[in-house]
Amino acid sequence: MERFVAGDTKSRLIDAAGRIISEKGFKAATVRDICRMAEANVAAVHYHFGDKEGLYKALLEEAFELGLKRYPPDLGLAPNAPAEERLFAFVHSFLLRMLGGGRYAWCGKLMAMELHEPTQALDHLVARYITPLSRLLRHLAADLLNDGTRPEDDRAFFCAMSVAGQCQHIFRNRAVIDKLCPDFKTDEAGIAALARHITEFSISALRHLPPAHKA
Amino acid sequence: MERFVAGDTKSRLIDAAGRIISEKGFKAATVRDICRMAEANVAAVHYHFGDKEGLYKALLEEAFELGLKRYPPDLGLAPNAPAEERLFAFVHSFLLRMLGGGRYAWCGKLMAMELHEPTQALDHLVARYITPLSRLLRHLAADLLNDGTRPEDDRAFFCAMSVAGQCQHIFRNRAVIDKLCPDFKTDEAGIAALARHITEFSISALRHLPPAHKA
Amino acid sequence: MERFVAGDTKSRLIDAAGRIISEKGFKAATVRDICRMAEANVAAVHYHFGDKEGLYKALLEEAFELGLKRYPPDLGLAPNAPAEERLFAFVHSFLLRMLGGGRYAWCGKLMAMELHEPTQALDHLVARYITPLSRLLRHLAADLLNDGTRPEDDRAFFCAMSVAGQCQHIFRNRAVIDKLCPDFKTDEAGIAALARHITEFSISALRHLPPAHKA
Amino acid sequence: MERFVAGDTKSRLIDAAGRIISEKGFKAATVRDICRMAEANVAAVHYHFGDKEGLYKALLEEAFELGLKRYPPDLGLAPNAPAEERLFAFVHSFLLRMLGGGRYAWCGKLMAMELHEPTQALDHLVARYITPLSRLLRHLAADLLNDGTRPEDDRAFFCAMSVAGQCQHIFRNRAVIDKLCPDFKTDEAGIAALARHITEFSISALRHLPPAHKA
DNA sequence: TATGAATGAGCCTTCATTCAT
DNA sequence: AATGAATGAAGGCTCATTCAT
Repeated sequence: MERFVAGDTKSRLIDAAGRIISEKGFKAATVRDICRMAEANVAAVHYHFGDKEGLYKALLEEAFELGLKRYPPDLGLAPNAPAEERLFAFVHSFLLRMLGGGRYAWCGKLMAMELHEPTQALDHLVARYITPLSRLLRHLAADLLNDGTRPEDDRAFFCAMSVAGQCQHIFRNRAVIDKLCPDFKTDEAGIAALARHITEFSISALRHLPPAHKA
Repeated sequence: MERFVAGDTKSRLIDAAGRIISEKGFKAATVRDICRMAEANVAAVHYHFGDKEGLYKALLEEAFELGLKRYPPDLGLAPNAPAEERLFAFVHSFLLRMLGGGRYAWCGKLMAMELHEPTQALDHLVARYITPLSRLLRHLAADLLNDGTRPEDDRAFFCAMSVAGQCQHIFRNRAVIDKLCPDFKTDEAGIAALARHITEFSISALRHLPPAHKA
Repeated sequence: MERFVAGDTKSRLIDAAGRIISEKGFKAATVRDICRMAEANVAAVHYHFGDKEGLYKALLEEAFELGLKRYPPDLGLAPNAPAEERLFAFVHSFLLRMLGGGRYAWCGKLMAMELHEPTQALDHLVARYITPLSRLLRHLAADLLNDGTRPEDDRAFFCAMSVAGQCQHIFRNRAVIDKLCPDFKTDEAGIAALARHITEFSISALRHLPPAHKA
Repeated sequence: MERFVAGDTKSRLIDAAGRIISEKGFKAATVRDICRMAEANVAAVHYHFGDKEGLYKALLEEAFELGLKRYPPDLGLAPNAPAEERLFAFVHSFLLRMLGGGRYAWCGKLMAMELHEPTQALDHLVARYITPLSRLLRHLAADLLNDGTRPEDDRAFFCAMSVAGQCQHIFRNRAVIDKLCPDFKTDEAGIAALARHITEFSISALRHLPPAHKA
C-alpha cells in the first residue's frame, strides 16, 4: 500500500479516502487502510469526521468542489462563445473530470459513484452542483436545436440526457471497452478525440432532430 | 425483510440474491439476508454454490441469459427490417432489460453493475453476450451512417458507444433524474417514449454526421 | 484426494477413516473427506456407525485387533525361546505396528494417538489389549534382570516403561528425527536396525542394573 | 471455565492459550474459549497476534523459552561435573519440563505436541532449541559409552534417542500408566525417582553396550 | 440400504468504533 | 491533537447431523 505525506492529517485523510473509496467502493474500503495510507491513527477519522460516513460526506463535497474548480464546464470559454464551442467545452470538461489523472483523479469517480448509488448526501449535491450543470446543458441543447424548444421543456431535458449519457458511458464501461477496443486509450489525446466525437454526434443530432411528436 | 416461496431452494436463492445484490451491491449484501429472503439455511449457499462468489457468478449468468431471452435485441423483428426499426428495437429492448419490472427486475441492474465493477466473470460475459450485442450495434450504426464506414471501423465503434451510453444513462442516474425531472416515469409508456427519443436522436446524428477527421 | 474401492461400504469407511484420522487427527478429519475417499454417501457414516465418534470407536477396535494380528508381540516365537529373542520380537513387532506400511499402516498411529489423548474408549482398550502387552513386557524384564525382581514389582514396571518408551520415541518425534538425522529411514532395514539397537540397549541395561534403592 | 487475571492482555492470552491448546489441541481449542479464560475480547487475538496461528507460534516460542529457562538441561551443574551427574540433570530437567506443575505447566505439553504433529514453526524450533539439546545428549552418550564412539556417530544418536524416548514416555502415555500403575504419582518425589531410574537404566546400558555391529 | 438436499450451531476473522492516556 | 489498545457486532464459511425419498 502506497504511502505519502502532504498537508495536515485532515487533508491527508481526505486524499487517502478519495483514492481508496473511489477504487474499492465505500463498503469495501476500510478505515484502517485509509488511515494507513494517510499515515494517521485509526482513531483520527473519528476525531476529525465523527465516523466513516462523515468522512465520506466531506469527501464528496471536496470531490465536486475540486473537480469543478479544476475542470469548469466552460473550460474558461467566454459565455457568448458559439454554442458549438461551449458544448465541446462542456463535454471535454466532463470527460476530464472522470478520466483525468493527477492528484485528484478520484473526483470524477466519486461523483459518478454517488449518482449511481446515492446516499443521503444526494439532495445537497443535486441542489448545489448538479442542477446548475443540468441547466447549462439544457440551455446549450435548446440553443443548438434552434426550433423554439425552451430549456425547461422535456425535449431539451431528453437531449441533455443524451449528451450526458454519452459522456458517462466510457467511464461506466471501461473494462468492457478495454476488451472490445484495446486500441482506445484514455490519455490526453484519446480524451480529446472522444470529446470531439461526442460533440459532433450531438450537434449533428440536435441540428437535424425532427419536430417533436404530439404527446 | 420481504419473504417469498417459489421453486426449489436453489432457484429461490438465485432470485433472492438477485434482488438483494442488485440493490445493495455484492459486498454489502449478506449471505444471511439472502438466505432469510429465500427462506433457506445459511449453509445452503455453500452447498449449492460453493461460496458467496459462486452464487454471484451463477446469478450473473442467469441475469444475462434471462434478460436477453425475455427482451432479445431485435424484439422479434425480421433481420431484413429497415435499419431504423431495428435500431429502435435494439434501444427499446436495452431499456426494457434495465428498467423493466416483474420477476427479474434485477437482471439489468446486475449486468450494469458487473460492467462497471467487473469481476473475474467479465471475460466470459464479454465473449458470450457483450460482443454479439456490440457487433450488432456497430452494424446498425454503419448501415445508418451510409457513408462507407464499415462496422469494424473505429468510427462505427464510437457511434455505437454513443447509442449505448444514451441507453444506460437513465439507469445509471435514476435518483438524480427523479429529482431533476419528477414527471418522468419509467413505466411502459415512459420507457417507450425514451426509446423513441434515443432512436430519433441517434438516427438524426448518424444520418448527418460530417465525414471523419483525418488523423 | 485418493480414492479406492474395496469391500463393502462399512469396511471401506473404516479403511478411509483409518487413513485420514491417523493422519490429521480426529477433530481435523471431516466426515465428508472420509466418505469421499470411501466413495460413500455423507450419510453413510451415520447409518453404519451412528455418528463420527461411533466410527472412531469401531476404528480403534479394528486398529488394535488388526495390528496385533498382523504383528503379534512374539512374532511367532515359541514361548520358551530365550528371553533375549523374545524381547527382540516384542520390540520389533512394536516398531512394525507403528512404522510398517501397507494396507493398514494407520493401526499403530491410531493406537499411539489414543494412548496420548485418550477418549472414553481407553478403559476397554487397556483391559483388552494393553494390559496383556504390559504384563508380557514386565515378565521379560524380570527374566532379564534375573535379580529376584518379580514381574509385579515397580522395578519391573519401570524397566518395561524404559523399553516401551524407546519403541515409541521415533514414532512420536518423526519429523524432528528426519531433520536431525536425515539418513535414517524407516524402511524394513531401518526398522530392523533400530529394533536391534533398542533390544541391545535394553538387555545391556537390564543385565547390569545395580540393585534397587531402598525406599 | 476457569478465569483469572494476571498481567496485560497479551500475556493473559498467551497463558490462557497455553492451558487450553495444550489440553485440547490446536484445532479443538477455540479462540472464544481462550479469550473467555483470558478475560479478553475475541478480537484481541487478531489485534495482538494476527490470527489463531500467530497466537500459536508466539505460544510455542514462549513455551520453549520459558521451559528451558525454568529447567535448563544442566540444572545449574558445572560443565566439568561427572557425566553421570550431568545425565541425571538432563533427564531430571527433561521430566520437570514435561510434568512440572505451576504457572507454565503447559510448556512441556506444547513442546511435545509440536514435535509429534509439527507445523511450519518446526524448522525454527529445531534450529533454535532442539539441535543444541540433541548435541548435548549425544556428547553425554559418547562420554558414557567411552568406547571411541564420537558424538556425531549414528551409534551416539541411537543411544541419545533411547534416553529421550524414556523421558517422553510417561508424558505420552500418562492416562494408560495411571491405569496400569495407580500408585505412581508425578509429584516431586515421583519425578525424582523416575529420573533416577532412567539415569541408572541408561548408564547401565551405555557402560556395557557391546561393540557396534559391522554393517 | 443408500442418497442428495437441507439444517443449525459454531468457528475464525474483520471492521467501525471507543477508551484511557 | 493524537494514539495504541481494546471492544462487540456481524460476516462468510465449515461441519456433523438429519430428513425425505
